[in-house]
Amino acid sequence: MDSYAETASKLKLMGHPVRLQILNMLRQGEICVCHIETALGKRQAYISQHLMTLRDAGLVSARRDGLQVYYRLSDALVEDVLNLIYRISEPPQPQALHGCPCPQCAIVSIATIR
Amino acid sequence: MDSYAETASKLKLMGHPVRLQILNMLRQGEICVCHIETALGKRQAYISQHLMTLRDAGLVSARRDGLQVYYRLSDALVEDVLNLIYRISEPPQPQALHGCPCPQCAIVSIATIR
DNA sequence: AGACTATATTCAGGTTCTTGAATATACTAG
DNA sequence: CTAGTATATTCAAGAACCTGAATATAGTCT
Repeated sequence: MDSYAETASKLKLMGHPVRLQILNMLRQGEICVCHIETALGKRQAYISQHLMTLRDAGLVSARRDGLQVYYRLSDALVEDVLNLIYRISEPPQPQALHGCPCPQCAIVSIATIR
Repeated sequence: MDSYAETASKLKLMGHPVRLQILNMLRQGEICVCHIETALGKRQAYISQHLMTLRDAGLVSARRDGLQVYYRLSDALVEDVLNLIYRISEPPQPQALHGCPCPQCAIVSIATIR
């Protein structure tokens, strides 16, 4: 009903440093939890809590593949705002991370240490 | 320092229905407090509290002219996000309000009742 | 100065947010 | 079925937010 309330609640959810960074990462496409965890250097449970919040609000959605759960953006407004704020300044290509055990990062993980 | 924290705090402030509506009104230019008060139908003190919050965060700034205080947007990011969300759907022309005592509305105020 | 109008500030309570700790669940491999 | 890995959920205490009530300030007019 109240469009302002609805939009405001989305912006409010975006208005948290960790959630904002997670959402910004998701601009590059599907990412698994361990990847986010590694990139942000926060505890798994903490990341998962924020993902739950975002999921409950419909801002992201999840897909399970074996052990991994992959998250992606699922709200057009949020995606538009992110694209505006981070004008494709960050590379939209998925980035492999050292020490991240997910399939995407497996190779790099061995190549370098820290 | 932390850019995510800074951006997040702006989004968080935008993430309140009353503040979002105030900010959206300010897209049309300078507006006095009584105008906002009339448009939103909220108590003056309540509006003023939110304006104070926005002012403290530097998202709006104020100019005094006699009894009236006029507010305007003063943050580019906020303005950009608002323009994105409300794609010039609302008329950017200042709108006169019935029952609003400010100079801009004086004429209409007499012309129509409700 | 006194009355009036427009706006700002302070205070306080209740509610929601934040985040660490502990624990639970889902899946895979053997 | 057992062990191990990846992710999710529950709980709780402190911090921050929300908002109504009361009061203060700034400016105008006479």
